[in-house]
Amino acid sequence: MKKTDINKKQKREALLNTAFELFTTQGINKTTINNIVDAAGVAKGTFYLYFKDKYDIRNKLIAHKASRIFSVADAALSQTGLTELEDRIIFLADNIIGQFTEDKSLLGFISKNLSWGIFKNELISSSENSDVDFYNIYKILEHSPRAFKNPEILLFMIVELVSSTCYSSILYSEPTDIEAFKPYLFDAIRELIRSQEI
Amino acid sequence: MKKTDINKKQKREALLNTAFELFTTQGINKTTINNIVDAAGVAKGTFYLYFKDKYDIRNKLIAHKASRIFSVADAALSQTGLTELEDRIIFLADNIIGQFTEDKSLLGFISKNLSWGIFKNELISSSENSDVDFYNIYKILEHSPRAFKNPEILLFMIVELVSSTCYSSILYSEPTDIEAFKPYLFDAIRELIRSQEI
Amino acid sequence: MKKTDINKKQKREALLNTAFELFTTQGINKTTINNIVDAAGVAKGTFYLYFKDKYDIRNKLIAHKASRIFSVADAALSQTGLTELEDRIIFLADNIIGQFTEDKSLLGFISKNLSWGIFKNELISSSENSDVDFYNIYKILEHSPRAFKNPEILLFMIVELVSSTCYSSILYSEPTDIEAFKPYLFDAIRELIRSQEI
Amino acid sequence: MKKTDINKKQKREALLNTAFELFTTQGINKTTINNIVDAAGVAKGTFYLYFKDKYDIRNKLIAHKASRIFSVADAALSQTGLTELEDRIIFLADNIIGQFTEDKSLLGFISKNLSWGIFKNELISSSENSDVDFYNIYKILEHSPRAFKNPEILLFMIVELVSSTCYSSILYSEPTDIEAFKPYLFDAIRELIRSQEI
DNA sequence: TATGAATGAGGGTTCATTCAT
DNA sequence: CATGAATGAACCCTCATTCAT
Repeated sequence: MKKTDINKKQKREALLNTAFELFTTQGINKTTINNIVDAAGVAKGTFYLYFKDKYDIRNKLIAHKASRIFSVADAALSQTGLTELEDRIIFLADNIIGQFTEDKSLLGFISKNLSWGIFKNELISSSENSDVDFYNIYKILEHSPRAFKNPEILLFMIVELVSSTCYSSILYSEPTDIEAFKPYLFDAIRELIRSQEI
Repeated sequence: MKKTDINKKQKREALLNTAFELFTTQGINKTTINNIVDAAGVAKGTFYLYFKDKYDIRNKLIAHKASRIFSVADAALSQTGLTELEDRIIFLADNIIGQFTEDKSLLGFISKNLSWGIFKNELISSSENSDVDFYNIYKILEHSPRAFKNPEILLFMIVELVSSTCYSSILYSEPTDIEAFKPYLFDAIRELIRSQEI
Repeated sequence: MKKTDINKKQKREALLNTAFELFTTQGINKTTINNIVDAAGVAKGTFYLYFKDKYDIRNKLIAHKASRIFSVADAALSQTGLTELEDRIIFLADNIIGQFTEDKSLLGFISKNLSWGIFKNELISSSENSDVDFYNIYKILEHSPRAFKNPEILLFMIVELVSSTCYSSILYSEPTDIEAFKPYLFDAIRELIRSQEI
Repeated sequence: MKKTDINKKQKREALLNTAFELFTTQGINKTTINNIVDAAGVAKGTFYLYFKDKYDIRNKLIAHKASRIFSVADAALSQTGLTELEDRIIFLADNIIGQFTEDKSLLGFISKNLSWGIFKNELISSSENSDVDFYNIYKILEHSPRAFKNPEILLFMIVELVSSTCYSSILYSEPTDIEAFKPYLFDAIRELIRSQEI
């Protein structure tokens, strides 16, 4: 790779990191392009060489951060010897919850954006995009020996239930803090899975 | 009531309606105070007689619209002869889903705002605020002859599951349209309730 | 006086007092008509029944406050048995300085407005305006047995020297506090008077 | 210097000149940023690249204009062979009065702002700020062979007497025009100096 | 590629003034 | 006389975007 190419990558990287930092600390609406380029130490015009506008960089950040989370969770799963479907799914949920608990600003940022829309998009584009490991997760359900009425809907409900409840529980401890909530949630997930089994 | 008071109420009403219309069609960020007052046919300064800023009117709209939805659902429930807990909860969910299906812009607006934060707040303040009927819903669980490990957490999970999945299903038919999704959802709710029963 | 007339006078009085309070605490520029009427407890429109605008009420306040100061000083002078011209003038200066030291906000308000312009205006209109006692002060010079090249210019220089230096000394203790400054000032005044004697 | 830097300097200069023109003709309160940028032929946002707000540009103008006046007077003094203290001070006063008489709008602008506060500030910062020549004036008193009770207070009284009386005399010919007033003023200054001599 | 000065539309907000009650 | 809701022009300021360098 040429020296200029390395430089380019660094600039882009700096903008992404700075934008994430600012988005999570002061919110997207209150973050200006000025803030981003100042903190990143590049000129204003440079921003527009890499991103269309503020929402472009936000979307790229969400996709990037979300896929990293799944990637990490999936890598951890493969280290375990878990074979049981329910155990595997709950391990993933627990791992992802753990990541969000560690980094609450990340949760606030992708918050409810990590819903089915993005999930599905990434799942579809996973073949072309080496970043993403959603597909592995999807395969867990499909390749399980157990049969489900509709694996996609089951996955959908689990993802939505987990992301939606954890948002409230981790960030605001409502209706209870995440550690107290986990047993209820994991019970519910197991029950959900069984309810959809044929 | 004096004539001027009626006039005031009308102005406020006009601003609320117009703001809702604009928020739901072009989003809050892209809606300006100018847009609102122009469409409402009042002077710019008049806006500030009734609301502090754009976010003040938004919050008042969310609370108002959300409480109406529960109110309608609760009224419909009392018309039925349903006694079984699961049936009553599913009736409420179905009714609310119906309202959102009828008025998708409303769903987009209060969207994921209708989550536990507001739900809980309203529930707490319901005694002083005649607008709100959340409390009735909460009582359904508490006064049921069946006993649950933690009624609040159970309600929390149901509300989050319903609001989160329906958002995607109604607005984007993802992963499937709402009518096809309902049976899965209602099954899941019944299972959730049972899983939390002592 | 009729009851309504008393009420009118009270409203006007309330507006004047409130305006003075606000002008001296937050400055004229930052004081709004709204502030004034709110604090005075009258309706907005009422302000315009008594004053043309913010600057009208300010001018009326300056004239009123300034004439009171001279009036007080002159009354105090007549209580003394002082006959010597220099003593009488310095007594007046001292008394006025004392009043300003007691009420610094008053000094800040009429501040450098208490200059020759207003002084002269009031002096001229003193015959028709029972409020004002400038004329008495002027007479001190004219009716003194000593003769001066130009009594008006002498008075002018004294007034300007006193008002200008005391502003700085009382409010900011620059270049020194008022008590330390007084001896220098009074010396200077005596010298000034002598220098203008024929 | 780069071309863009020259351009920047020109823009700043244009804004300062335009602002001064407008401040002196219509007053600061009635001058808007819009007025300034329109007259200067730059965009509104450009103003904020160079100045924080209206009061920032005003302060910069006062300091700049005031220091120029002293600078000019001091330069003229050094051209004369005057050695006598009183002569030197009166030369300075006369020169400054001359400048204000030539440019009455300038007097109206810095008007009574040219009082001890700014005078002292500038005097203190004169060592670091090559713009200002107040210090030279101060040295005149300190390095004179004659001794004074308190040179600073003496200077203070002279500055206040001159600035305060000339304001009225030059701008309003009150109580008389400046030419007629000068002899009285200069007499008074000489007497003031002598009165403070030990 | 990278810069950053310049732009100017349009944002939110204020507030003196009016006028129907 | 007194009110205060309504007005809307004008304010200050921001900031995404452009473009000459």
